[in-house]
This record gives sequence, C-alpha cells and structure tokens, in this order.
Amino acid sequence: MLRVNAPPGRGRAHGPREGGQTVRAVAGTSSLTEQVVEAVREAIHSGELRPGELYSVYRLAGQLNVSRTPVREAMLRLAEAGLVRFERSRGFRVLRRDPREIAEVFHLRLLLEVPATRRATRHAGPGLARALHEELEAMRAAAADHDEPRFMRHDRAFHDAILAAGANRRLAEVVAGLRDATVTLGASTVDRSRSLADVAAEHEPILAAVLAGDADAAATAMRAHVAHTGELLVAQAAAENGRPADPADIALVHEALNESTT
Amino acid sequence: MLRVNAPPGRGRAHGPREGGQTVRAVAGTSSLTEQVVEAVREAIHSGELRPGELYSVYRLAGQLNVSRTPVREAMLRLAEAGLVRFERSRGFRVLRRDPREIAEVFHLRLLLEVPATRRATRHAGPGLARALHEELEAMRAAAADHDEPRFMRHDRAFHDAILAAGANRRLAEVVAGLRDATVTLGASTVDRSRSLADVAAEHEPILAAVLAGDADAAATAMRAHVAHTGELLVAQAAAENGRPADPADIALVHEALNESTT
DNA sequence: ACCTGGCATGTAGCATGCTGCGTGTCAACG
DNA sequence: CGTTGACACGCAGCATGCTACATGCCAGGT
Repeated sequence: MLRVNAPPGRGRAHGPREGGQTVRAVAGTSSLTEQVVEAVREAIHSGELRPGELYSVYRLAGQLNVSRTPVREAMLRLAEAGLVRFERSRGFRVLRRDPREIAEVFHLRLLLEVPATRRATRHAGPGLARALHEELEAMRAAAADHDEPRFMRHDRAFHDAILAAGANRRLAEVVAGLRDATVTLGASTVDRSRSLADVAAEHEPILAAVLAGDADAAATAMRAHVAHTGELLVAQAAAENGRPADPADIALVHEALNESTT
Repeated sequence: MLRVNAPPGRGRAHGPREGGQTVRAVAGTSSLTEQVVEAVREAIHSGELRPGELYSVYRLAGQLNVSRTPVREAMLRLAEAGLVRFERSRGFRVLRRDPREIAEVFHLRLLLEVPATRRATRHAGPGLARALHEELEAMRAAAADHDEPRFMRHDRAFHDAILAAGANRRLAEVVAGLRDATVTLGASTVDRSRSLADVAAEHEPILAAVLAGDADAAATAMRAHVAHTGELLVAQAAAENGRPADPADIALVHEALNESTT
C-alpha cells in the first residue's frame, strides 16, 4: 500500500496538519525524505510502481500522507541515482529496466569490487574473517527459512565488510550505490535460477581465500560470484523485455577481467 | 560575490518577489537549483566559502537572492557528493580538503578510467581520434593564453570523449562525478608545479596510442597521466593542511596498477 | 472529414510560513 | 569564583500557497 514508516512515536509536529494519521520522523532514520526514498524503492522493487508509468509528486504525497517537499526531494535523489526521470510539467517516470544498464553496473562492480577484495584480503585482520563468517552463517540460516529480505541484508553486509576492509571509503560508497540501483531495478535480486542456498554457497570460496590470506584467490572468487550474478540478472532483465539476452551485454559483464597488483 | 547566473532574460516569474534584481531560470540550464549548485561549487573553488566554516541555507539564500528551497536542494546534492555536511539545527559545513579523500578519488579514477581507455581504443572510430586531436589543440591554445578555465574545459572534454567511447555510460557518469569532486576540492586543479603546457603534453602519448590503435599503450599512458595528477594533488592538499604528504596516500594512488584484458 | 486554436487540467518549481531543537549567553545561586 | 539553568536566537525541516507551462480535449471553422 506504499506507506512510509509511521509508528505512533512522536516526533517533530510541524505545520498545520488537518486530519488522517500523521506521519512523523522516526528516531532511527530521522528525515522524512529518507523514508520516502525507501518507500519508493520498495514500491518499485515490489512492482507497485511500474516502469514506464507516469506518476506525480502531488499524488504520491497524498498517498504517503506527507507534504510534497520531502517527496520531491526524495524523487530528485532517485532521479540522480538514475531510477526515475522527471519530465517537465508532466511528472516523473520510473525508468524501464534495461539489460544494458544492468550490464554496465556489473561491469563497474567488477572493476571496483575485485581489486577491493584483493586489498581487503591483504590488509585483513582477524575481525574481517569473523565478520564474514558470521554473515555467511546468517545467510545460510536465512536461506533455510526462505527469508529473502533477511538473506539480502546479510549478503549485503558480507560485501560491505569486504569493502570496508578495502580501506577506500569512497569506493565502498560507490559500490553501495551501484548495488542499490540493481536491487531496486531487479524485481527479485535472487532470480529464479538460483536458490538462496546456492547464492550463499558462492560466498564460501571468497571467505576461504580471505582466511587463507590468498588475495588473488579471493579476488578470483569475488569476480566469479559477481560476474555470475550479473550474467543472470542481465538474462533475467532481457527475458522480461525483448526475449533474447544480448550477447554484447553478457560480454560487457565478463569483459572486466582485470588483474590488479600492488 | 557568489552570484547565480542572472541575465535580464525573462523566465517564469513565480511567487511574490519583493525587491532587488530577480534571479530566474535561464534557457540553457533551467533549474535554479542547478545554478545554485554551480555557484556554490565555484564559491568553494574560489575560496569564498571556506572549509570548516559554518554556513546556513538561510543566509546563503539571502545572498543569492533566491528562496531557501533551491538552496536547500542544492546543498543536499552537494552533501550527497560529499562536499558539505549538514549539522542538525546548526547549518552546513564545507568539508575540509582531505589528502586521503583525494587519494581515494584518484584510486577510483585509475580503477575505472584506465580500463575505459583500453576499451575506447579498441572500439575507436575515426571520430574519437579527431575529437581528441581537437581538444588537445584547444588545450594547447588555452595554455598559450594562460586561460585556465578554458583549459580545464578542454581537458575535461578530452577525458569525456574517451569515456564516451568506452561504451559504458554509467562509468562515464561516475568518473565525471569523481572529477567534479576533485575540481571543487582542489583550490586549483592545475597546481603550481606543472604549467598548463606540461599538462597538455601529458595527453599526447594518450592520443598517439589511440591513433595507433594500441590499447595497452593508451591505458598505460592514461594511467601515468592520472596517477601523476593524483600524486601532485595529494601532495598539494597535504601541504595545505599538515605539512608532509602521507606516503600511504601516495601509495594508494599508485596501487591501482591494474591490468585489464578482454 | 480534417485542421486549428483556445481552454481546462494537472504538473514541477519557487517562495514562504511555521515548529521543534541544538547552542551560546547571561544571570542567579552555590 | 565556579556551576547551573532558563532564555533568546538561529537553524533545518516540513507544509503549503502560488505561478508558468506542457498537454489533451473539444468546439468551431474550413
């Protein structure tokens, strides 16, 4: 129903509020704008907001029961992230899921995340190994419960832990942004052809290599994992639109066979 | 004086406007918000807005003679780009120029721009070579005139042309964002130790390799150029803050010795 | 039947009012 | 002289009024 997190918790009550249940800033995430960003992300993810369709800040604000300002700011942020596009005096459009776009994102992720994995392995302390182990276990548990959201959280945390250890905050932020883009674009990040357990299994070689301190092996394992995921998502996106997956897109994903050394 | 582009040209006249010259949307760039973004970028670049200082949307809006809304939106975008940081109920602060940050940006640029150069060379048509040649000539001319802004524009165009030919729009956007960050952070992107002519000369090997169709050579030349620039900027930033350049930061820039193949 | 022009409708974008909150200040008290 | 507490001030953030503009629709003309 496209709602923004609205616990009874009191927050700042601002300008006049006529009726209906009010939506306030909640302790954890503060800003209403951020909540709207999340709500819209989820709405796109769940298919409630469909690509190609025209929407308006006006109506969306009404549905969410917040004013237009935070909605507008949220949409501007999403527009910058490439998820929607404003059309002058018409509204904004949720962009169609383009296999090419996904291929580009994974091309980038490989370019960044593989070297980051190498760096992380090289500089890994005991904390990293433990964190990765925990996240992997959590992924397995979530897979057993078929709890996809929880699974995704830990999958994400696994990658984030490696990125954080890679000692380049900017890189971590960029990759996080890229991942957000695909998570929102992909109706289901875990597509039909892989079970959650399979995805979890793909992380094992990465953890093993990190534990062994073998940077090259870790990088290779990460590359295999990300490239595999990218290839599947490209194919999935292609299947949703035109039928066949463009070989050029698949090639783009796999083209990032970079070897980085220090 | 921190102004936003305000030609006499008429545009949409909105809400009540008391006095003073009005600032309107101009044909070229439309949105006031964007104009404010540019104005603030330049103000930071020129040192008019100093790092560490506290500013407020309120006052800035007054100085620019626009309302708070576009200023706020502009600052939010800059905050996302990492140039400023909002402090709750206090204002926003222009972030101090951190050598580490610059090193990270160049680490990223190397990771992305070197493979992109390889790709571009491989897929280069005659248009690319011509465009690069033109930009390089324009850079030389601007260097002769000591016209730094014009030089920067063509330098940027040179890199953009390569990125565009790299056939990954997303990558081009990310790199453009990274460059914007450093351009704004660096008081002067062309630092004291290199003349404009020297910088132009660094682009020659890149063009030559692209002309020759030698992808590896082009990539190597691009790496040398970007790494060199990064190293100088890191040193310059370090000199402005604490005295010595942290070897770790320099190392970070040079660590991106990646070799990518197809 | 086919243009054509004016008008109603809905929109993004800007201006501005309003509120709770963090912070500095200064006075009263120990 | 040090400590504390109330108060004023300025801020970000949200709500909302307002305007120009793009588009679709329908009437009137050809």
